[in-house]
Amino acid sequence: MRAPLDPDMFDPLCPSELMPMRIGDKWAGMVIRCLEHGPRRFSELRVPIRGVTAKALTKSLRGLERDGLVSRTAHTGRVEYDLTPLGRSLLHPLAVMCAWAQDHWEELIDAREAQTAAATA
Amino acid sequence: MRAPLDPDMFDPLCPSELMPMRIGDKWAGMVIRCLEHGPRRFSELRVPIRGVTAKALTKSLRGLERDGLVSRTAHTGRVEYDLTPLGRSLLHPLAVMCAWAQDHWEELIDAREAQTAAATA
DNA sequence: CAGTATCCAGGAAGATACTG
DNA sequence: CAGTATCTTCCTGGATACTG
Repeated sequence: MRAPLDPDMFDPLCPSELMPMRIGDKWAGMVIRCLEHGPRRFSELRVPIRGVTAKALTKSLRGLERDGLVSRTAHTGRVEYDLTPLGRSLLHPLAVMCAWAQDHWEELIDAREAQTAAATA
Repeated sequence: MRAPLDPDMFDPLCPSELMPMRIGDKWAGMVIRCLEHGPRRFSELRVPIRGVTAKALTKSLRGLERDGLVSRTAHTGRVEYDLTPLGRSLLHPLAVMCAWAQDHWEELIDAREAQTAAATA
């Protein structure tokens, strides 16, 4: 819960850009994973979700709020984001997606390379 | 296999626009479902996938091809698209996503309405 | 039939600067 | 700290017309 988020939890070595499945917008899946073990503050989220601007993260969070997946609570002097029960119910589909990615990542990469090779030839 | 695709299989009553999960781009999930029971031709796909322009469908198909999820075969005088084994392996995650949507659709709609009401007030 | 070509409008997202 | 405001660029995607 209170452990800080690992700055490398979305290391570029796991290039989610290539993922053919997605939850919400570009950042929403990462936000959900960050909230998996308890509430987090805005600037906490910015650490592992590298390269996200305040604007983009705000928009993603607003979208998740609008869909009832994430709650925003303003305490005195700080703001916390947390998963709602509905958001938490997404963890299972998300896990299935991640499992698929692990199982088929090689094939995915190979297919892309074959395609690139064919295009170059 | 040979049965024509139901033109209403993606009826607006199932507004996939609201779906917070997605496979590939805007149309890819629908393409995959269309190919579930066997190969289809370009213009067959355009029937249930309403409102897709040739350009958008082409782009979606090219993306799926590039990722090795769909194969394109030019027979004499016709072109057929089919799922590859890799593409077929996506059917399970896709089913999980659809099951989630069925289970939580009400909550999702309610959350949106509550949000809209709050914004209006 | 199965696309390609061209034009255009709207949204996504980065950079940067600023605020209660 | 938790954003908002502005500007700009990129990209998506729709409309339309055309082609082998």
